[in-house]
Amino acid sequence: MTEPARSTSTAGPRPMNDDEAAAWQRLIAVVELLPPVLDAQLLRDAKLTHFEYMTLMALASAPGEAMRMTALAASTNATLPRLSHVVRRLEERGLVERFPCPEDRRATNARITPEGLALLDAAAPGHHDTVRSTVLDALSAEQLDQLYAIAGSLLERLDPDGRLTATACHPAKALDPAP
Amino acid sequence: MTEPARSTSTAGPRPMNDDEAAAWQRLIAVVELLPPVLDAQLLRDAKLTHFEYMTLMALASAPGEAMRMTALAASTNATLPRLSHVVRRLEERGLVERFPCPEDRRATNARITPEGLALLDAAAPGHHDTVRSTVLDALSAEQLDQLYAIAGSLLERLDPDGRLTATACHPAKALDPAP
DNA sequence: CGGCAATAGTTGACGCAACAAGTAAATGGG
DNA sequence: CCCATTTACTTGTTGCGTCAACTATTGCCG
Repeated sequence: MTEPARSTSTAGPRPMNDDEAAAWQRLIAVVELLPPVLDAQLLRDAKLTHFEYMTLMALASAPGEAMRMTALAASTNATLPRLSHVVRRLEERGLVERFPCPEDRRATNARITPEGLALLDAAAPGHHDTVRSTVLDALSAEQLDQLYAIAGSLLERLDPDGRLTATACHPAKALDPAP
Repeated sequence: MTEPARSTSTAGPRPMNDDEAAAWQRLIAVVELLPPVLDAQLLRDAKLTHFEYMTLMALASAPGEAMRMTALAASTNATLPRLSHVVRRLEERGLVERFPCPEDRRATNARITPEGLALLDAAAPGHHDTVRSTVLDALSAEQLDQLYAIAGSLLERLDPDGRLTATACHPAKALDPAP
């Protein structure tokens, strides 16, 4: 019996039991392995990283197909410097364009171009195929619901403001089934 | 094109229904948000990335507290060049040491030093605390089981050889099913 | 036993993300 | 109305991971 030193100092709770350690280990493995799979397919087929794909998707689904840099950064979980570099590279490829925000001259708007939309259309089927074959097809309908709930619980802590989950679908309503 | 055309892979199986899209979106959010949280805590408290932490943990739990580079790379999901760089940096900090493998003079063994073990001991409580507060405490016992099963299903596709999940727990049983 | 392919690992160059500092415009207080 | 502060974004530097190339050793096959 390892006596958990739940003394006064760091309040360190026991070093995980077997169930917890096993689930944690698997979660870490998924978190390490999934992004490279997504990047590899998108880079191969559309010369886009998954982050660039998400950025273009966010723009494509925005009203006017344009967003302010800060809003785009929030919805893609990027720092502003990171987004600035990414958008510059996308602009150099003609996939987005930047123009000053008329209402606030400090701000910059990014808009997806027809070429960007075309690339997105071309990339979407292959990406969906990858998502299906690596994730969705591996889960039962029940597990899909469970995953939704589990990830929701985790995001309450990882993303309390719901920046990542809210904007991409509906601007206003988030999670509450409130009337 | 490289896809074995067992189904109409280019014909794009429907673009995900709402349930699938919602679960996928949340999974992506977790996958994006979790690693930075782990890295931030470990970098702050032990000047270690989460990958370096896993590397040291793998060594600490290996017989003789040493492993060959290739085996270590497999169990941490690293390419050999990446691991080589990481181990060099850890060696410069005195946390591991490298020595030639006596049996195969091409090979290099990495061993964790007492300093490395001490750092691991010092870092573990804080790390466990982070894992608890960001993940484990957010889930019910039932959800933990579900997560274990879901991640297991995904890993069958992401990691068919079980490289990431196998070694850390059971040292021996890798290739041979019982005689 | 000579030679050629395969294996194990290291090294250097390039790309991307994080951090820090800088610019420019909007706010706010005296 | 002016100057300080905050906000919005860009730019340069550093560090890490990947890719490609290289060295060294082993194993194989005639």
